[in-house]
Amino acid sequence: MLFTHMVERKDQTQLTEIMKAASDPTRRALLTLLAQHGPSRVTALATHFDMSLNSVSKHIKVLEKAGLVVRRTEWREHIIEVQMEPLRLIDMWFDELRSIWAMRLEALDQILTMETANDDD
Amino acid sequence: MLFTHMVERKDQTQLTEIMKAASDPTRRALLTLLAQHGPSRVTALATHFDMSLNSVSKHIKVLEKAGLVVRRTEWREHIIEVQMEPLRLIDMWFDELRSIWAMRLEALDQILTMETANDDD
DNA sequence: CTTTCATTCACCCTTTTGGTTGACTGAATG
DNA sequence: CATTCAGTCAACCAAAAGGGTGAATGAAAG
Repeated sequence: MLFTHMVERKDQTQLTEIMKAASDPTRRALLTLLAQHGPSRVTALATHFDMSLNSVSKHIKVLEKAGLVVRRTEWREHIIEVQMEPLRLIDMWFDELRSIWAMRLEALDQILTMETANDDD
Repeated sequence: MLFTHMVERKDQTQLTEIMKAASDPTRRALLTLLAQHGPSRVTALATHFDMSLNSVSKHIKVLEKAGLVVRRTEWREHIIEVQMEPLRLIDMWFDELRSIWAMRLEALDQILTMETANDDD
């Protein structure tokens, strides 16, 4: 809690990759589908979208590189499974931002209180 | 908790905008600066980056459109202030995803238990 | 009244992104 | 052995993103 850099500089690249991956609506829909239906084949996922299998395949690769899904290749079939862990990194970044913000407000409050005390002299 | 669509379809566009805005490292750095130092002028923010004032200005506009900062224009000076609320929408989406995922696992568990019961017959 | 200052606006350029189509692979099936 | 099927790879394209520069604006200060 006291560290101002809980989310390390080296994590920033990864964080960017995860957030970029999750910021696309199609990819978020993919994650939702996977959460709902469990591990699924690429083709099965693709049926839900009004776009070519190829495009869906590319979206999956983006999610995979970000660690948001893993792939288990069972011969010609590729089984895709959602991974929740990477989202923690985003959560952590938010928490850090909010805590920095809260700390500043507390410090500000402290100063104001001191000034008020001064006024009493 | 029971609604499968706590984050409404109409929110998806907004969610995308917020996540896209927050997925850029420069913009995240801006948010951190604002959380640390409080409301700041555009020029003051720009000094922290190795890029033109114009580019920083553009990044700020992206954050502003996403609602992650607000601008108070005091004549030639524009005071930028961070807004934490929009992050809640991302939190909510994550929560929803995780709950969908958990629900599927629970249901799966239920089925497995029933099958085990069947085996006992 | 010219200069300065803080910032945006309007273009321009390059890279990335999201999508397409067409060919390739390699097991399984007729 | 030809075909189908699941999926990727490669090339291509349009649009968006991220960066830069050079005006323009408009109050304040000399």
